[in-house]
Amino acid sequence: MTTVPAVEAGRPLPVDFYARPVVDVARDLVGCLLVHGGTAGRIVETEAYHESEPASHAFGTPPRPTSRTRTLFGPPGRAYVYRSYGIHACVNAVCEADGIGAGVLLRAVEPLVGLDAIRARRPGRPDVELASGPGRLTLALGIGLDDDGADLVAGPLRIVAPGHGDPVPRVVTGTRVGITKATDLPWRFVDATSAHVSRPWPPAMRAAR
DNA sequence: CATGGGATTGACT
DNA sequence: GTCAATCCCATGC
Repeated sequence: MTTVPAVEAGRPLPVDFYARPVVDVARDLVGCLLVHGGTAGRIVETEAYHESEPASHAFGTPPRPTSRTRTLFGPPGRAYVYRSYGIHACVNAVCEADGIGAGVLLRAVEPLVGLDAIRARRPGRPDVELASGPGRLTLALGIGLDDDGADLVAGPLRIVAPGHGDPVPRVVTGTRVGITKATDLPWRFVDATSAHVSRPWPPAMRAAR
């Protein structure tokens, strides 16, 4: 595991945390807490995307920001929120240096705080499906396109380091899902101890159960 | 300028 | 298992 600069238990992750290679950040975000409004959940699944590979929204020759991806090329530690399939909102943590298009897609959280509000936003869903997918996650925590560009370090939408007593995730690696290009890169990270992840499970997780 | 395709989900056969 | 919903942008004529 990469040495993570200046992370304090229970405190928001600092900008330096995000200003690192995006794959390292994706792995290290598993187990951290995503907070929005009165609700929060433990991050149990992430994927890394980088402008150098064709599955990224930032991929291009040369890579350039569009109206959609402007935030993705901006400074690290912000939220990049985009519309998926014209319907859903999905949220990334912007990584690496300002000017580089790189982000970690947050694919699933285990709801911990504000369960009543979360269940009200996801009527009829069993608890393990409340936020077990990138579109479900934003619905559950009330994250929308208006949160694009939000400061994850100091804003109302933020990511917090685990506390001393919080469970330590068992991170397993797999290939990213829902894409058709660069499908071989092992850039998906899942907490194998959690039931709140999206499918398909990585082989290492199936083997452990 | 017209068309096609997603970093998805949920309803339905 | 199949399929529609629906926005932004890339591609191609």
